[in-house]
Amino acid sequence: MSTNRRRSASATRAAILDAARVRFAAEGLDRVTVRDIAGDVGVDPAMVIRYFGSKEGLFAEAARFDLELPDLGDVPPEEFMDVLMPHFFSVWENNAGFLALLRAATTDKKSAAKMLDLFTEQVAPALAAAAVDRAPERAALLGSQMLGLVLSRYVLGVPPLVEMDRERLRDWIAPVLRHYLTAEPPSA
Amino acid sequence: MSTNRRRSASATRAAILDAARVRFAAEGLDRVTVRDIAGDVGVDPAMVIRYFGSKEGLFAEAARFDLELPDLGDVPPEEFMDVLMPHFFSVWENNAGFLALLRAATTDKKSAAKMLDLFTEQVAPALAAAAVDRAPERAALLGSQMLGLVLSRYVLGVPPLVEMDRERLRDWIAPVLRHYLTAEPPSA
DNA sequence: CCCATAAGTCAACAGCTGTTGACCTGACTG
DNA sequence: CAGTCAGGTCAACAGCTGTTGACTTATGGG
Repeated sequence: MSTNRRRSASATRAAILDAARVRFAAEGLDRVTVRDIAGDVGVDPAMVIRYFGSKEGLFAEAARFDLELPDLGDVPPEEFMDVLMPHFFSVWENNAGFLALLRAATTDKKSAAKMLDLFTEQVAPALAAAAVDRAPERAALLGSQMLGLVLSRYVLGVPPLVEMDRERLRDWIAPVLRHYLTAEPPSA
Repeated sequence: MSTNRRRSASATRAAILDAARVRFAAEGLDRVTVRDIAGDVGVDPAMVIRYFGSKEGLFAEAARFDLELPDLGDVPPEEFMDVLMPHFFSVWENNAGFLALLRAATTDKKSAAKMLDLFTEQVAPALAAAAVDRAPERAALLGSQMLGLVLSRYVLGVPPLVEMDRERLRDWIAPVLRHYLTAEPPSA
């Protein structure tokens, strides 16, 4: 029964950040209060401000993450999807920050801008090696399908998509991604 | 210069509803206040509550709409996309209610449920005539691409998608929709 | 053992929110 | 022309929000 009420500053900071990610991912930026997060950690709301400056600062940190997309330059084209799809699933299902950002991006301009950065600074370059030409256009189209899938499966919970297992989903989606990546673009 | 400050109740109600649709579509459910909407119409916030009961009631009405999807039973399969795509564009670009609902659906559970209803009660049945089998699964996949496109183009504003004209977008997307609608499903 | 200090609490603030009920007012009707 | 009543205003409420500064307490190093 040793009274372990005190912890190190960095541990508390990390606990707040974790709780924030979970909350923001599940309920969205506007519907989560500083008091909610502090409550989850068992700490006074003032600590949140102390460690992160503001709610906005906390969110910015909670929604920051790296897609760590593999370099497709080393991968033979016919294996692109075997590399890409598992990676996407892993990001969506293990990274609360991504869902948090997606939820916020529909109403918060800064989050929307951050989402765009993700595209132009991480997705587009990674796909540039795979796309035959017009990389930004192809990346945007591919991204739209990916975002729509995340939205439908993890945010809205569209039943057929929730029930479908990863393999079947991959088999449905992969030809589409291939299409966006390698198909001849529409005439002129 | 006759003082037309008074209008009919129904005219005021309609004006509030219009302003609400625009605001909700542009800023989302949580970031729009009753005072904002009332201000747009030039009316006291109390009127909003008088005519719609609550903010929630107003939103429910503002986000209610009909997709009016055509019956694909009469259309030969090779013309599906010629019928579907213009219809989708028309809904997205002339119907603020749809954007309002999409923005809200990422955080508001009732809105998410309403979005699901839209799928199961309007999209899936309309596509049932076009899909060879497994209509709900195919409709969900098709819907995910459509939602992703709306999100990317009209909400996030992904540059390549914003700049692309409707025809080119149709040419990119149509094969994908066809794939979801008619392709052999993944093995078992 | 003591005390400086890191870690945390507490109460309060100012602002905004949806919502309410009492009140006002202009126009039509008898 | 008086009075009714639909259409609209007004002030205020209670609750919640992010944020602040002053206070408290445990703990580890001298």
